[in-house]
Amino acid sequence: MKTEMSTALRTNGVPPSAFRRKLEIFMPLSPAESEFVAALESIELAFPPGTDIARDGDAHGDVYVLKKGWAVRYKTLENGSRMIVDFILPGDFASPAATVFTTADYSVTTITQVSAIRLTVAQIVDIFNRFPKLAMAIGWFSAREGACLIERLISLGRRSAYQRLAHLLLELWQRQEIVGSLSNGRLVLPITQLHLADSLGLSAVHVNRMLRRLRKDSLVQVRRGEVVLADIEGLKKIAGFDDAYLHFEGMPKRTAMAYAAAG
Amino acid sequence: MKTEMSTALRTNGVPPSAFRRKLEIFMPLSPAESEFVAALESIELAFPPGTDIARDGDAHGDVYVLKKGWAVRYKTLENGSRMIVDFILPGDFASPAATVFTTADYSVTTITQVSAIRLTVAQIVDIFNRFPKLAMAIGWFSAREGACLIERLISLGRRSAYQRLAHLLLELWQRQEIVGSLSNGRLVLPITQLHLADSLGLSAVHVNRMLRRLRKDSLVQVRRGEVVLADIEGLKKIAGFDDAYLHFEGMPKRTAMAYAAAG
DNA sequence: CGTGCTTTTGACCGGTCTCAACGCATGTGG
DNA sequence: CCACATGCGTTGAGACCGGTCAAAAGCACG
Repeated sequence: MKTEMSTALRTNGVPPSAFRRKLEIFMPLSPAESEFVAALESIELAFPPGTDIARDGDAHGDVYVLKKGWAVRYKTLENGSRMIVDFILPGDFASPAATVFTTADYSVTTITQVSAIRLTVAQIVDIFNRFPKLAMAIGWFSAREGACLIERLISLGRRSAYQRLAHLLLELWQRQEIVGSLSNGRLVLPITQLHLADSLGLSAVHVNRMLRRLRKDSLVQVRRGEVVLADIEGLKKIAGFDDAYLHFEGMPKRTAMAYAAAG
Repeated sequence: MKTEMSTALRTNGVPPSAFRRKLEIFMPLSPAESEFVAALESIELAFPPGTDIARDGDAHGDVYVLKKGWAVRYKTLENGSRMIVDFILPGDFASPAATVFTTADYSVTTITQVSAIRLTVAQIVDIFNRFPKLAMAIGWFSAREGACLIERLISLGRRSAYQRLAHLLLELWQRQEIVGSLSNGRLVLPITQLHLADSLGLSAVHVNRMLRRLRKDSLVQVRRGEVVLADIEGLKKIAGFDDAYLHFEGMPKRTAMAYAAAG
């Protein structure tokens, strides 16, 4: 059995990283782009659980893209309460703004063991100078993240605790699926109920109650470190969940056409 | 009295637009970039109040940058409630994601009379291909918007209604100041209390009560269509407001150095 | 001077928080 | 193998923030 030349070139025999897989959802990579991305991915770092990758108020470091594991972006307020802004999954940027902002206005911590690709600012600048299409892909990453923030904002502003929790579970499940981490309704959740609470703007106690209610309504099953979404359609209906906002899709036709016209 | 040559070149005698002013906060424009931006700004459109610039679920149109007036980005849920995601002020993009997403997942409506610059997708692609530094500036715009979303998220998740309102007023005031609309504590607010409520995840009734409380505590004075922030320090203290997240600042040194190194 | 949108006010209700306690697993050191 | 500490999940009681409903008053605009 012969290996396809192009595949061998692209992947070097190993499955593509979450980062590459996401890039290829947005656009096909030219050989030059593909090679460049491979070079970017050559530096890989490992972080134990509970490591701070970035700290609120500090100068931004390099840019990291998660390869494996979970991290959270969060901020602690003066009164001591914590708000988790987003969960960072494989293929996500840890601090997308590091290239354009001088200081970080949130912290990033690993929850599990994490491995990540490191991109230097010089490499990002290089992308913008030499691979404008990849630069636009980075814009796409950032827009997707913004879309998630907007949807979270809608949850906190206009959905009940019960709905919010269902919505978050569905989102995390979908985002894991995009990146190829299993599943069919089986959601790996290496986080505590306090994480969920701080992300949903609720108390841990209330998250617990809502989780039990979801269980009682046979919408989910909760196990150690994982949740099984037993009735996905039911959850979607309750949460008003529509996965369109995740924009798990390619470059718009008219943008691709503009590129084609520009040559 | 002689006009400076460079200034005359940059502005053609008229004050720079909010868009250009913001760009120049991030980085100095080269003559070529400056000329290109001038060309971008040549097409200007006018929208009466209450016009939909984009609609939830529709295919994205062109990209608009506000020149004058106010608009809101919002979404209406199944249950009929509305969530305002952000206010769009002069110099802001109306739908930043239009180049990378096919369909919009929110609507944009003008509140006041609005004039806006229209950028076609082809022009954006042109920016990425020919002016990589401007492309990064667009990345900065988008990151700033993300930072505002994050701060709003923190408000909704972990701040009381009273704090949230104070925080929003301070943000709107600062954002107006950045763009050069006056002020010294005098905040032009062409919006209703219902707008504030839908933006803060509150009911209009409760916004009214909190506004009155702010007034009673001599922190603000409310007039028709404007709010005077009478005690800015007091408001900041209550809201836990720190303007760092607005990133009203230039390109980070190390990014500029990477550009210098690349030539 | 109606008409319609805002703002204002009051009474009541309910979702979510806080505080507090207890159970349960896991890990650690003696 | 036991004693203990620690962290997380679970449960209950009471308090409070903010929502809902309703009605009136103020203000623009035709």
